[in-house]
Amino acid sequence: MASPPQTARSERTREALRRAATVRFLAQGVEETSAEQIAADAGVSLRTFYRHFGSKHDLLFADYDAGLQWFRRALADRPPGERVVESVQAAIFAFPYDVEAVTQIASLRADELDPRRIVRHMREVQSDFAHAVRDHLARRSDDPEAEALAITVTARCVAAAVFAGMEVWMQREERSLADLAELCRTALTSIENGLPVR
Amino acid sequence: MASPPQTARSERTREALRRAATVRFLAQGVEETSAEQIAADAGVSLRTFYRHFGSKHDLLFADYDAGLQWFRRALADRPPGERVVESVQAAIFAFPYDVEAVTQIASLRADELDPRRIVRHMREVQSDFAHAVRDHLARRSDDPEAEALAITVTARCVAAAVFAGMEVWMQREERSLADLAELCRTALTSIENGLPVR
DNA sequence: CCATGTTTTGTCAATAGTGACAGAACGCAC
DNA sequence: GTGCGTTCTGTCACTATTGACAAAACATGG
Repeated sequence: MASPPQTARSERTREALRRAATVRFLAQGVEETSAEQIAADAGVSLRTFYRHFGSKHDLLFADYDAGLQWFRRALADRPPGERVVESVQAAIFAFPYDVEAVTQIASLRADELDPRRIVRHMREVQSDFAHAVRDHLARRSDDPEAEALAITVTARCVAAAVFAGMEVWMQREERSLADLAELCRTALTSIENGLPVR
Repeated sequence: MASPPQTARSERTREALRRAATVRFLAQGVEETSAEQIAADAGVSLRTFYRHFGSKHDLLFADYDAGLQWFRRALADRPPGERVVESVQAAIFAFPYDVEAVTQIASLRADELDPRRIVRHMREVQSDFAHAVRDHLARRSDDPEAEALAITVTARCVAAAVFAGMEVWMQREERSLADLAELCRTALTSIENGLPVR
């Protein structure tokens, strides 16, 4: 239901909602902000809010979604013969991280965010990520139909590896971006030639 | 919030809810049945309904959850030295499928179930599945702490492979249980020694 | 400017899902 | 059986989400 921007008008509405949400989230916390407040601040009806963002949390993670698009393009731009693992790694690490935003989100998460919702959203992100990789592989395959299983398996495993890295990172006491990168890199390369644990 | 059965009393309530839900789902369809109706039929309040089943759809997939417990036990019972892929495969295929129930669900799904909710639930199931495998691997590891990444990566990839098999199966015209088994088996063995697509 | 088809919003009315708090039911020691 | 701590339920109130339908805002050819 979270439709992509169609007209300039709707893009203005989305922007207004994003702004309003950011202000509220930072000022009073995510769970303490109601969708209704955001809609009111943005000067639109609650229903319109939900037309643009499937849920309150979609809005919180709006950047992730934008990032996904970026990721898809980055993947498409990788050289033809390159190994998937390489391509994915390159695409991830070339991402123009807004360190400040990441930090902000990380700190929010610790305190006031319902863990269940985060977990649910991370699963969704992983799923989208896997789809992106799958499409990338399919685009390069001579016969995507015939290779459907191999492609799907590979895509999902690549995504699984990256998010496994994240999971391990999240459970650590100290969490530096460098560590996260290292974990994801290790996870990815470790599956290319077989499962790390047999 | 979907707490496990604690007392005989609560188990009776759960059972009543399950029965009521099954009747309604079959009679008038899933999306056309409200949580309130189910609660009323079972003679409990709506709130109690949500205490036992996190959502209306958890109830629909209650069997899957029971299956997960079964799966965990089956994994634990596998011989110590066995390769993960073997153990998981054995555990999956030893499962006492209620073919009739599976068929019933499959037919429901096709028609009256909101695809988004199914997808969301499948993601959750995959996540639980991965956790089960992770715990299994951790139990067998000499030093789970040190191997955290390898274990997490492996567990998630194993789950990814199985569900990749399901995904491909779902997209087929003809869907036989034998095909599903074959796809999952192929998917699993294909990742043990490296990604099927590099 | 006007008529008309499309896109975006708003309104209305339900259902879904949760937190907080109080009462009821249960299990157990005495 | 009584007292008491634990578990399960009901009630209340509120936020989250969505479907259906109508009004408003836009874009466009004439």
